Amino acid sequence: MKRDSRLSAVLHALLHMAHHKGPMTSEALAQCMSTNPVVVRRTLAGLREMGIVRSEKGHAGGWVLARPLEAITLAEIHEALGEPGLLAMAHSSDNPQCLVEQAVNAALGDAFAEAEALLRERFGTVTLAALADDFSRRFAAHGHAGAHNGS
Amino acid sequence: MKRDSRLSAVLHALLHMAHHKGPMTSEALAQCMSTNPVVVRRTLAGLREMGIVRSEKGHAGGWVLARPLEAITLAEIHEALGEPGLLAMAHSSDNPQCLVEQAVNAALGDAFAEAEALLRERFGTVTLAALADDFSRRFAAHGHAGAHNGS
DNA sequence: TTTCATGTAATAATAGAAGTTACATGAAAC
DNA sequence: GTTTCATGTAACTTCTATTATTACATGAAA
Repeated sequence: MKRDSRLSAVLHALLHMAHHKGPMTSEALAQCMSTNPVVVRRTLAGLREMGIVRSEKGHAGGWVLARPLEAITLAEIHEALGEPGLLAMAHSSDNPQCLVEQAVNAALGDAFAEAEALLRERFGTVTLAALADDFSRRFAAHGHAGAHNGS
Repeated sequence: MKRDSRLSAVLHALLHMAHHKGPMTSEALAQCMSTNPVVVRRTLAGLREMGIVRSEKGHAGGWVLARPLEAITLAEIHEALGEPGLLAMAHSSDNPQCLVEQAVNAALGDAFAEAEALLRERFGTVTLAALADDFSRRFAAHGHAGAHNGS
């Protein structure tokens, strides 16, 4: 099962923006996330709609954070990505007539709902500021040279 | 992100086996799970290696449960399927040199690890017998006619 | 010895995400 | 104003992982 890496990719991009004076182009962000500028624009479009980032066209254009780091939670970012399912397994089928299926769904559904709720709760409490602080700590601990290789 | 439905499909198949006198063929199970006999054999091969089911060749051959329902947990079934990842999102990247990435991984990793632990714990306590009981209750509540449509 | 069922390798089809191309839009620089 | 730079977005291609299918070997019972 292939896992969705958009959330961590976006976090990566947002932290770069936070540490960057002035707008960053899709091109530059694409290099950070080792992907393609169009993909970056597509992904960040969702965040823009939620007022997390802003974009400007033309000369000196690009992407900037639209709010302070303290005011951005993982939950919002997840929502901006279209709330992709958090769990890798299907737990509700499209065949509710079958009682066997119903029993299976009920049993799995409870466990899955709990796990999802836990993740949502965590996502709601973690802000980008917390991530940035963590980064600063690591940066201080390991020294500055070669600490970031552009990925 | 496409979700893995093998777990619920297998549970569906095992409950059918439990309610069936004598072995069930891959063909019959494939119809239940609306898939293909070879896929059924491939999937159940893992369960057979763990002693959850047995298979017999030739006339009157097919698949039977190798243990009582009380002695089969969701955790074992999950393991028999190769322990597919439970979460849909990637939380640890293959680029640990980047400190930004590290901070992101650390933040997400904690939340994800907790959710996974919760699911594993639940999987360990739910037996097939519990699922079968739930099915019986539904069956009794809705009456027998047309209760199961072969899916 | 025929029939039925599994065991398994090899290949094809599918679906979903990601990447790419192409061009329109708009803002600043010259 | 027109050139340059950057985003906005649609259309299309590639990539990749899963699932489905085909083909044939193995083994057990009728």
